Amino acid sequence: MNRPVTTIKQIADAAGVHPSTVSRALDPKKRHLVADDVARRISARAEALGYQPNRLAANLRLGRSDLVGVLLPDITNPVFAPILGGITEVLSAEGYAPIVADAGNISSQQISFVERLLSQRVDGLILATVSQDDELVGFCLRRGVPVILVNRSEARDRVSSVVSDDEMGMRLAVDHLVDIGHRRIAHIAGPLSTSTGALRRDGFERAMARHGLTGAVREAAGYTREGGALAATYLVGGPHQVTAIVAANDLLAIGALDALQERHLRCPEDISLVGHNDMPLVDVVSPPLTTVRIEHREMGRIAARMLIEMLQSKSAEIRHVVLPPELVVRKSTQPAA
Amino acid sequence: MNRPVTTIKQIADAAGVHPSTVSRALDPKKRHLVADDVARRISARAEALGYQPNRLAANLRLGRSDLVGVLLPDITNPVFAPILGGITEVLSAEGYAPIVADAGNISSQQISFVERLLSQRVDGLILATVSQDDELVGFCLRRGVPVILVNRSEARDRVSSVVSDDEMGMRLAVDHLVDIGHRRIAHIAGPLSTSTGALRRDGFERAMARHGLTGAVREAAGYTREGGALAATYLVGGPHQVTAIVAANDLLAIGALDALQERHLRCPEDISLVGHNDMPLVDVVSPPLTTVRIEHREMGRIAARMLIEMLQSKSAEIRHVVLPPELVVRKSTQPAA
DNA sequence: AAAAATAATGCAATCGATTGCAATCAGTCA
DNA sequence: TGACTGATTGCAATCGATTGCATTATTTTT
Repeated sequence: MNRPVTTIKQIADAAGVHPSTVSRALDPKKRHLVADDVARRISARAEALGYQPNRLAANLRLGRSDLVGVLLPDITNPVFAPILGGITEVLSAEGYAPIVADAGNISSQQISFVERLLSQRVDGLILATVSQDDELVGFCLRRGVPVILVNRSEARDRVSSVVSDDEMGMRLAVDHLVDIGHRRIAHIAGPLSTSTGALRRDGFERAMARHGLTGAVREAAGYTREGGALAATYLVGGPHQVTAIVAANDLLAIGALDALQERHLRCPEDISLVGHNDMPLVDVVSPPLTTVRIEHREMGRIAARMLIEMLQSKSAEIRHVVLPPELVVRKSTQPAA
Repeated sequence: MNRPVTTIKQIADAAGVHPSTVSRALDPKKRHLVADDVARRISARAEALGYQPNRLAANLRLGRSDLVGVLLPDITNPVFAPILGGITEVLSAEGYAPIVADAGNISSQQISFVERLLSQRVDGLILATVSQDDELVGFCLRRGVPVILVNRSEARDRVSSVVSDDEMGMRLAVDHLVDIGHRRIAHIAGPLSTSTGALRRDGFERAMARHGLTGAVREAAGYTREGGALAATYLVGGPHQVTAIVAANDLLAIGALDALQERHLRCPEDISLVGHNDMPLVDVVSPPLTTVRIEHREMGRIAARMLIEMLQSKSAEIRHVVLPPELVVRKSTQPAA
């Protein structure tokens, strides 16, 4: 900082009133307490002097910061841009500023980020980072920090969340493949320590069972393209003779495409492939990816709205919003031979 | 906020010392001013009470905020995730928290965002939003706000920036196409109000002139997929008989692919295509995109480092870092027929 | 005109951390 | 033991905005 900025005292001097009157005149909710001519004089001086309120000072007094921490596991994973877009849209509209932390997946590191955020006295946190039994969530709960989970949830019902319907999503994918004749369907699971990994794996198995089928499952090390490639390599190299793969997200599916290409297998002629999320550009990959669409931007908006409601109502009520998925059939799936 | 949090006074009471001694003991730079046994007693009490410094209070006193504003024109444009990743990485490592604003391209809206950030007393700003003669930059300069431009620069030499070598990038693209026999090469320009739009257009024309060629140019309305599609439709529908297109960025190129497909033109057989940026996933689009790679994450890191240096040295020296581009040949270009 | 009611304004304290300087303490030396 | 010096600690003010309550001014009522 260290820039000369105008204070309320300077405006008070210029307008010939007390600083408290300036404060009241410039606050829309207190404006009525000041005489019209005085308030006008104050506003004019404030504008002439380029007054910009110091939210640090006001918030110190008010016991708030108007800041919200947003933790992402990997900022460059394309699924997070629309989520973050929805979050920042709603927070900004309500007067909050989002501090973004690219927090990775290691809890000690995440906790370190959150400690920094707590020093800044963030009003609340939106976590996209959680595992099934999350240490960071425990840390936040112990400190009474308002928290909303987005995209992933915890196995325990400790905090509110907004997620997609993982079971329904997997059912859409499996049903689609079964409908076009596939029976030997495998699943690339995301990390089972995350709700999306575990629930989609469960959903896959449940959907398969509904058709009296079982399918091979391989957990990827992370929600990465490389993780998808390794898992796909395992699945197509095994005894399963799979004709189709359902991936837990689009990045895993792209990795699977890499692996198929490396083994000179064609998609969808040799192996059909379904992703999850409908992240940007999967419609122009080769082949255009059949996937399960989640409205991520809306997910981000809902998360931000839930946090704001929580802050304004002081309510501790725990809620879960589950977004419906939608199957988007493109060219990565075709009838089984 | 409104959560019971431990203050320095509580620690002072628990340790039987004055609050100022607590403050000194907990600050690594002042620790030597406190007796060892006293400091240890204070640290123990602070840890037992879960003390978390209130940076709002400290920063009010210090005249800083440890916050940095980062303005993006469109958070969902894939080029910005790696830039933002690099920015947040370096800022976090140096104790700053990045407030992210998805600020769009309208200056009045951007200024509104920045006013909010100035109220939060951000220590500086990193702007990825600028046009050639940017109103927001003027606004910041008038207020003495430290600013670094990233990805785009201004025509005027008012503030430091880190950008890519647009002229070299276009030269790589044009030379590659000319080398494989193309002579009728067109250019989809980004918005000419932005430095990337204008400099890449200029670079295109200069590179063409080096080969004694001229090329058709069409400006896209925005750096969007739709903008690219419209411009490509114009260029391939015109009298130019183009055999190749150089797009000002990858999103424009993807849009051009959409347009080609709609007109039943094949890429690269009918029209070769070169993008710019090498954003994530262009290697798996159909066809894998030939493009000019920019190290965006490094760009973000450099921008953050530059801002931090500016803040720590109080230097007003204006610097420009220009990153070298690299041609990445994939399958969207082939020899002219 | 005086009293009562209402409106407007100023005062002083608060929020929590930091720090220059004064006061006190501890150690050393003559 | 007293004087001197350096170390340690406490005091009081600061940062800038907010607000409960007291004071003052203005308006309304009797």
